[in-house]
Amino acid sequence: MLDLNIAMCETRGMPTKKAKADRSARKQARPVSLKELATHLGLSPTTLSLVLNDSPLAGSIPQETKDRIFAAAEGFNYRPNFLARSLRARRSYTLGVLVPEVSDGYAAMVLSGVEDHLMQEGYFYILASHRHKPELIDHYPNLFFDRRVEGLIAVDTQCHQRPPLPVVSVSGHEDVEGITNIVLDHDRAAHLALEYLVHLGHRQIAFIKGQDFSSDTSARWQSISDVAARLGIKIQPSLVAQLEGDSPSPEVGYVAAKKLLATAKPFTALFAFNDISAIGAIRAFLEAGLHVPGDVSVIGFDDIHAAAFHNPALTTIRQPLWQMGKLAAETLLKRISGGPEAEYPEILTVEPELVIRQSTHEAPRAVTAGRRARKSS
Amino acid sequence: MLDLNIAMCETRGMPTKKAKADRSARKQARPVSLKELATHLGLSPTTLSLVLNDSPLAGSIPQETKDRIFAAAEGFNYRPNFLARSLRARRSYTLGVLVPEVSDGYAAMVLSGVEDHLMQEGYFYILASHRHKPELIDHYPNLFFDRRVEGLIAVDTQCHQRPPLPVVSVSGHEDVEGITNIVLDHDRAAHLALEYLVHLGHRQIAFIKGQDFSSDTSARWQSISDVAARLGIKIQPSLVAQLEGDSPSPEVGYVAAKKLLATAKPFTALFAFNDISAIGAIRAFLEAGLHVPGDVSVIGFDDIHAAAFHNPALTTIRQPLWQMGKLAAETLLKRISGGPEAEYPEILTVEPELVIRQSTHEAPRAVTAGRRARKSS
DNA sequence: CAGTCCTACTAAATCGATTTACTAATGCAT
DNA sequence: ATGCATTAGTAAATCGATTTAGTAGGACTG
Repeated sequence: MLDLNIAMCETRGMPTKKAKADRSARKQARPVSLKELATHLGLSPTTLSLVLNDSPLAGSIPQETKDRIFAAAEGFNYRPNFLARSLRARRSYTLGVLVPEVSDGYAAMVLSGVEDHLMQEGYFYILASHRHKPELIDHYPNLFFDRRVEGLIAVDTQCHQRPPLPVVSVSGHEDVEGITNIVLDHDRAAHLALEYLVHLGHRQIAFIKGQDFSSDTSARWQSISDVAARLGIKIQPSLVAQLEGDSPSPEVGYVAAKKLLATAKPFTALFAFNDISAIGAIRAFLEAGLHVPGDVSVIGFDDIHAAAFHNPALTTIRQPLWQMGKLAAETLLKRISGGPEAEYPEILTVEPELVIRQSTHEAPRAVTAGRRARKSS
Repeated sequence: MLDLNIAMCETRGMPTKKAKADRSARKQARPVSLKELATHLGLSPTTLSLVLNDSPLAGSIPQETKDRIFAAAEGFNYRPNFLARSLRARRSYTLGVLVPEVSDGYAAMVLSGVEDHLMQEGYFYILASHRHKPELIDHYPNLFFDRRVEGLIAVDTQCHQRPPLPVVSVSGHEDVEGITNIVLDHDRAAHLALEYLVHLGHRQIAFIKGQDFSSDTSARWQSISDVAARLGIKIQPSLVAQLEGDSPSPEVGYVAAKKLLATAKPFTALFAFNDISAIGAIRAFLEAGLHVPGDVSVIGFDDIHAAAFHNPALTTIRQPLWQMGKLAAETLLKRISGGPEAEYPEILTVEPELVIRQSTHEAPRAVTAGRRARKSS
């Protein structure tokens, strides 16, 4: 056990004071409708709509009337009902976003990029986390469709069926018609990491693969295998561990690293599936009496906020997550405005970057992780 | 500079292949309406609506007709248009959630709790991050209202005006009519942390306050001051630093800790505003040649995922963030279903918990942070 | 055999805005 | 005095579902 202080947090909901809602202040709760405003002005809703939307058909309306309308709209704080508008225009200006989990750092970064772009364009999104449950992965898109989203962004989530709407998938990897995939250049990522490790003198390299449900897992592993072969590195099957379980905490990496240590095969470096698992692995190494990077070098993946400030600061392959989110939003809006017949890109590739910090070092001469681990256990 | 590898990530959007949308497959894009279904069955939309919604008024409809309707709905994959329904029923089953920033770990945890409860109840939410910009804090709620959200959850965000809708604020602290505040018991939190430090023998305790925009800052500081007085601890003004800037990274804590070290006042412990800043502070201490917890003990706040896996593992005051999110959602839905006249709690308090890990230790006898820092600088 | 009840439905209004297709009144030219 | 254009608007349909207030026709009752 890593943390013995796991206890239930007592959530005591004790209403300290009660407040009686004030009827008169509440009265104005319901906003005015166009019709009400029109009646008040002695005009028809049509006229108001034309003027307020600055339609070319309002050309014949004299400025004086327009001013009256604007003044009244202002005065009554008129705000058009978005639902009514959406229904009529068949445009919801809303997207659905499906993520495995909000609180894991990865999805949040992507979301941040998505949001920044959508806000600019007057779009909102509704968000759902499926937590890797297949029934939710199937169910949520339907709920999104019911709410008339105009498109879907799927983050690290596999969609199998051809969707009835434009879909952009971030790290999706499945070749489904109608879906644009935004993916990292995994070959380049593997190359950056492995070449750097080799350059530091590492030959016995251990790996932590992602969970099977993570859509990056197989593509990234394929790239690693290819690049390793090209660089003349042998991947020892016993030095490959896999993340298990869907916790978004470093614990899964800790467990995987323990397994690697247990095989007693020596290694001088670890390439982890992501920063979170790298952090867990470092914990496992420290507990085994191994120094990072003195005895084992560790490279993470993603470059989440925590990576730079971990101790030791994590060397990692940065994914431009924010940009991937933004690109996803841009691409999806472009597809939406293009209409269903429009052409769309099937794959958009973004480039990784090697960020060298303190968790990697030249390979030690003699002492390797496996041997030390055996000694200390 | 902490991390020299800050470089722009090149986002190369290169469409590798283009796909021509398939017209025939797209045809069925628009879903059937109730009216179309009714025409197809030779019945009126009314009848279908009654039957499909299992209205008591459908009592007189023979089972055979009902079955025909159900079969057709199934066959044509009929799904009622949520917008139309919302417009008519004046219910959107949607909330607005306003957070400072999705990607900081704190908001994401709260969101996770919010979402878990909302999904159960058939609600969705739209999300906006204001990034502490006052104009956005004022603007986004209006956009939410336009979209007819039924209520608002504000996370770590001050609302000043009386809202026209039920609002639940997580760590809001402002006493505004119409808003339910969900707050941590900060007195208890301060007590847990300070008593523990005193128990370990610490007397010279440094503090990092939160940014002024963070709504927890003043309440928490007030509690710390009160509890310190009660415990007979003198808070040295020169041992109080404040976070500055709105970056969600540990950097702000690093800067604050540097300032503390620069004052050359000795201290043996630090109580940081949150885990993120504690992690930054630890980095500053390490760089100054101070050992954590040997020379300085550090207590964080929140217990984000990263806390347990930092090196050293962070002792912290856990906020039940997930529960706070869930409680916010529960409370808001309760208020919504109660109607505008209903009573509602003004404050709900949740309890913190001290999580002891490796970043705290008994106070050193002679060497204190300030002195060592002076020496090493 | 008129009145009432029941069955199996339906017409029309509604939610709130947009949009198409008008109209009534005036001015101007012929 | 008639025709035509322009001005200043409005009525009604529409988006898609829900809901209120019916109705047509048959069975049953007194």
